[in-house]
Amino acid sequence: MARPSKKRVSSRNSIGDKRAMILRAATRVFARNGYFNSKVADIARAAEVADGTVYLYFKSKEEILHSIFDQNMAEAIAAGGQLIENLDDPREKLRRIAKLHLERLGADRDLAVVFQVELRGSTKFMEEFSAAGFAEYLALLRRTFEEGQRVGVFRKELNATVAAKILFGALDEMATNWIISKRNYKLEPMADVVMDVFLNGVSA
Amino acid sequence: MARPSKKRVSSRNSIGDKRAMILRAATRVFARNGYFNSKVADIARAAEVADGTVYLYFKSKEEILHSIFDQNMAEAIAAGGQLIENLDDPREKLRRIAKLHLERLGADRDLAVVFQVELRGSTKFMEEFSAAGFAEYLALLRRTFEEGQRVGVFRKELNATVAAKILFGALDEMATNWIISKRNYKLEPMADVVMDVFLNGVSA
DNA sequence: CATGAATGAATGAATCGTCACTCAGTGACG
DNA sequence: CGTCACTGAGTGACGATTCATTCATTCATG
Repeated sequence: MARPSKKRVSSRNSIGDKRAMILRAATRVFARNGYFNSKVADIARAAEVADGTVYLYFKSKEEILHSIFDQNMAEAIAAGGQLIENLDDPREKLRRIAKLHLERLGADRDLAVVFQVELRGSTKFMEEFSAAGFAEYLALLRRTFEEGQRVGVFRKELNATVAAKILFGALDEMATNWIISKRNYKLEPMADVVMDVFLNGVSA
Repeated sequence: MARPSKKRVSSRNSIGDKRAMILRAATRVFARNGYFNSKVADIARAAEVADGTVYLYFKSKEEILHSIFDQNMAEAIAAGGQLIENLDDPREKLRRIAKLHLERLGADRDLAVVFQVELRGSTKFMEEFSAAGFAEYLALLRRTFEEGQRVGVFRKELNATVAAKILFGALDEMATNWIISKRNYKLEPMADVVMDVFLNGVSA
């Protein structure tokens, strides 16, 4: 049918990254309709491939969602690790992580929606995903906080796990609200306010 | 089939509250399987009524979810309002609200799952619901915070809306983590830690 | 080179199970 | 009897997944 231009598109940008195209398309579709309301056919159309092609790259619709999460979470954690490895002050480390957190989500609204909304939409996903990436991220925050306690900049009587959750929760809420909000503001600067309150609250 | 005892049950406790029974059953079913994986037939079975009966009380499956939210949110906000009306210190007001927040969720794990997980599972729901209840709840936190700024106990340079979000996000994360966690701890005491850090962070 | 056999990526119509919702009926009660 | 709350088998639509088929590409061969 409308196949004349397809070949060119194919050879220009998709040799080998058809999988990535499908992932990008799926992120968009999931973000707009929600995971359960998204048809595989919708994803295929958005990615400009046939329905069946999706199954050459992914075992199931669910695996697509998993892949979106896995890929981005791995990237984020790696980026976070790198970012803080030459820093000394734990407070500064946390500031950087927070900024990166909101920066990444703020840079791609569709991805943010999938992370803040769609991934939360089932206990099953929550448990699977939390086991994988969220837990690791929380652990990064916790370890950094503990380091701060050791160095003496954070109150020693606080439970580091809880402190990590407070920080994560606050950032998470910034992101969720940003998505829902109709107003159009930058997400990443919110990190400063959050860190101001948080660091003030936990400093020795 | 197993209908012998049904009539008695019916007349003992359900005259007029069959609707409530269905809501309670639905909360349990949604919490265990997720909204989209729950069949109306599951809810009916759990409520010990026929599939069709569900439709005598609710227009659709979606309306059941709405009703769960509306009812509980209204109750919570009312309870919160009452709780703080005779208090003066805005810090104490926030402490009480936070405690109530986690107390209510901690008292009913199924309800907590629906609130923390299922209700978040689609942008559509998020927007509808946020317009209604969440926004009102956030507004309650914000107004209380502003009061504290006026009285001079909270730092005046902080944006009250953001402060409210930080507090809400932190509490929300406590609840979400409590649900996911396999360990068995009390949710409500977490409010103290959160408020300790938060109040410390925002106090003038 | 030209040929055509082999490959496997890509297609999209068809399949098949699953549910939300309907409605014709049942029986309890006054 | 009439009413009415309730029942649950049936229906229609939908959508994830499959698979027979197409076709571009590669490459061994003459």
